[in-house]
Amino acid sequence: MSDPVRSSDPERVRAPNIRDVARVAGVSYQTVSRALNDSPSIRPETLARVRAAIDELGYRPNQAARALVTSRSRTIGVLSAQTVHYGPATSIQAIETAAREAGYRLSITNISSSEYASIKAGLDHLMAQSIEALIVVAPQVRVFEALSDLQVAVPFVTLEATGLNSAHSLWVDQIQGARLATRHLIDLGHTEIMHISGPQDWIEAEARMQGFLRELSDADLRTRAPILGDWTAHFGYYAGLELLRYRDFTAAFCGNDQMALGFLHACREEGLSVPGDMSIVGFDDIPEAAHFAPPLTTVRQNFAEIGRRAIELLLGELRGDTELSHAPVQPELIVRQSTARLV
Amino acid sequence: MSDPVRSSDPERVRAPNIRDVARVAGVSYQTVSRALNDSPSIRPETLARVRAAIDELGYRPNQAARALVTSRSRTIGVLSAQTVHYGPATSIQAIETAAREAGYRLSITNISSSEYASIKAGLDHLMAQSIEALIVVAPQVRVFEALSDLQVAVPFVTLEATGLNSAHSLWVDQIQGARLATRHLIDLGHTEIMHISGPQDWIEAEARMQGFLRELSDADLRTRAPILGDWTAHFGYYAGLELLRYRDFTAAFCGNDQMALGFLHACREEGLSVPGDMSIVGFDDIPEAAHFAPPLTTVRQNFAEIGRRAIELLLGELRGDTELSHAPVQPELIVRQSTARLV
DNA sequence: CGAGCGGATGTGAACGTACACATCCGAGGG
DNA sequence: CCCTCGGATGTGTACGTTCACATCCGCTCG
Repeated sequence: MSDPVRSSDPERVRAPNIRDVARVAGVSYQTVSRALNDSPSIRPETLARVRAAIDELGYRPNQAARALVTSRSRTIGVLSAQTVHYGPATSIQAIETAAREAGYRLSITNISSSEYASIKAGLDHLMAQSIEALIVVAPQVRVFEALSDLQVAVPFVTLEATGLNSAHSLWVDQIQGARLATRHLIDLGHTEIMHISGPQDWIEAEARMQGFLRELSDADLRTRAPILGDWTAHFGYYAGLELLRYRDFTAAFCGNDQMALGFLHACREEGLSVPGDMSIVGFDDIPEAAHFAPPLTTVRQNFAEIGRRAIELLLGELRGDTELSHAPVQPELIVRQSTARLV
Repeated sequence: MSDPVRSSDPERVRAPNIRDVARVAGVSYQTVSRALNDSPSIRPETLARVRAAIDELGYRPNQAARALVTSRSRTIGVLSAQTVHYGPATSIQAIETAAREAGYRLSITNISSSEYASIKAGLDHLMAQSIEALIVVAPQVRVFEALSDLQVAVPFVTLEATGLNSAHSLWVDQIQGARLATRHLIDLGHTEIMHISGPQDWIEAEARMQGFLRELSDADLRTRAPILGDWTAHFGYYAGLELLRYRDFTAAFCGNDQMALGFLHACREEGLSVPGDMSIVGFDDIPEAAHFAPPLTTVRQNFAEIGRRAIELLLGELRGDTELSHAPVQPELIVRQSTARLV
């Protein structure tokens, strides 16, 4: 009955506005506005009166009105795929925290598939909210087409690099990470190394594969066609069962930790000892990786760091700052017990 | 130079508004408004002209102006913890999709700790955006205090039940799930069963523990004090190492799959065979659980279903529908290879 | 002692839309 | 043949805020 929101009688209780506050504080509405935007030219005494009135009424500034008059939505859009995965989820969490601290809202949109239509729909939904900036998490190749087709006119950053778009990218150096992983296996004496990759329309998958291939070719080792997976443990498992029918390799570099987990499972079922008979390296260092059987050697990415820096970069750009660092974040090889010297 | 957003000259290119569209279409702005809100009383021919003008100008309705005049933000708030985890992340993804399809935006806020201040800050941030409804994902006990303290005056749903708030809850029956898991172990002949629980200020952890204790007491088995963990694989591992110093139990029910993974790791290190020497049950059925060593027996929850239903429920409430189902979603026991009959 | 100045505060307008109401027009009925 | 009616369209206004400018006051300086 005293519910101010759901009551529907004509005498509906209106939320207090700036003029109500002004009346209570005995000042003009403009003074209240100044108090809200901490203008320098307001007497401390007046400020205190306004603050008291705000508390008394439980006043909250109306963000829609603000956005309308300033034409600034204070919203940052996030276009993401696979938010369920550890990496994107961690980055998004860091993005959210950083954005909130800076007084920005976040609007997150998931794309269900990597098809152009799906990407475009997601982007449309975000643009309709007049976002001030855009972050693309875990981008697919086609995202870039959509970005230029739709003439996205706001500053944006993708959390992966294509090389083509380095001015808009911020990334963990995936190629370097893949090289670290591959070199680790080579250093252990492995020469026949398999790569189970992520889907090829994912930029990260592509980069990891490239790093893998380059390192092999630098070491003059035979390269074999990578298997194209879908990031899931299930895929790693079934691919492993299939691959292990021909035991013509002694090490595998998996595109992420989940696929490595599945592959580990396949090895176990086929009676292969890891790392005795087979060395395995993953990618991401999800928190669970340290507890796999055996604990997984993998490449750690600092997802949170990337998220924070994305916001930093965009806010800088909105402020007009220039020359902010796009330097890639370096990944780190974490050696555990799933890799061993080839005997 | 032709960038309509970042240009800062006085002749700044303004985004087209409803009046611009009206002028091009040769109608009044109100007619454009009608076209946008598909009013019945507009001639098809006129509608077509307006549509053409909209396309020509690349017009997009200004949501801030709409929100201001209708005093409807079309935003649903999500308060969440642990968005990085599979369960909450899956629910949120489903929520986002359902909300978008219904024309709503989502505003997600993470709380970093379960302290009251943190919860209140998150809730404040959401309320400041004049959200129309609220979903609390993975709620802590203190959320309810905050909800009533802040007099949250919008429809809300928590994705877990306390029993106290069933009118605002939508949940997987955690107690039932925990009973299923515990009964499974009892049926296998185990009588000394350990429980590694989640943090006690989490409603889900509390519910799972209750289910565990009730099932034990129904079977007239000795209950032992559960270990209070933090959901992580690390905790499961270290707790396992500690607990296994006294091998006075033959089965463990872990509060989630991650802790089960860590416990599995500890068993392996202590030379215990699972399920030979120790049976283990997890909770959640994360996609990786099927590939643990051994594949984990666990309780599956339909996180996506819960997310979808949350939106359905709230939109119904906003529409004024009544009597929508709050019936709990039933969890399902998935028996894999981490449990066996006690010999 | 008055002009000028600057800090504090007030007034008018604008942002882009939807709602309430007014107007217009042609068709149909008395 | 005029009146009425209803569908289609137009006009005024309000939503809550900020920006640009106006005003007021007391003080300093020449």
